[in-house]
Amino acid sequence: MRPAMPSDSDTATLAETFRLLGDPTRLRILFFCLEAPRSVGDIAESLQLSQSLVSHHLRLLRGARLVRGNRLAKQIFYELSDRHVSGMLADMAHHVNEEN
Amino acid sequence: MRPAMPSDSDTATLAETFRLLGDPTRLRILFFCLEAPRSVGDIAESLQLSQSLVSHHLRLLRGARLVRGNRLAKQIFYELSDRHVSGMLADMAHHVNEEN
DNA sequence: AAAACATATGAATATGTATTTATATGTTTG
DNA sequence: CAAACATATAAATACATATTCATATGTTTT
Repeated sequence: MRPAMPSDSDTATLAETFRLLGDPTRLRILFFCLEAPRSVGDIAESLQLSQSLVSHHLRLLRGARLVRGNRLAKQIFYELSDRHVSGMLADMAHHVNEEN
Repeated sequence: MRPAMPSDSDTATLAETFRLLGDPTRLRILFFCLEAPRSVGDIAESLQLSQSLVSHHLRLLRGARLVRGNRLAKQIFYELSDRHVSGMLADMAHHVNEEN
């Protein structure tokens, strides 16, 4: 039996994850951190975003445990913390542009 | 080489898809139509939503080609039209609840 | 301990969007 | 062709949220 419909509660949980992935700025941050752990400053500079904006988005991603930060000296390096989401993002990026 | 970061344009496209998946009501509709093609009325009744609301959401999903409708007599049956998204949704539903 | 640095937080604002209510469109059956 | 039916659209509203600007927190150097 392949398609078992998730409960409303599980669906809500998933929707919350997708909602967070659904903002272009956040998604850019995630893809950038998918390649390697990145400091907040690096993210801001590389993606041409204000430090504040990056920090705000990271907070949301942290709150959903999509991302985790490790301090190294002065900087905090963020990386993706959910394997399924990481894999799914890589897969989606790989298949984008395919006409169904 | 596994992780190739998508272009900003592709990232925006993906974000738009995720944004649409990021609403609980829409996601419930999608999971319901993932099991089998469903008429608008069936969706509304089964998920306890107004016909108007269902129609509005279906319009957005149609606009992004995530869903496609086929008319059969009086009713229009909607089904998912993107294989990758369908597979990804099934996979996500399967792995939800796992503590990474 | 003070200064410098990197990151986080708060308030304000502007824009987006989900839902409802009312009505329209279009297909089908009598 | 008219009546009935299923779906779609429009306008209004209430709420969420992305971004900016200003400032705070906390860690690390000197």
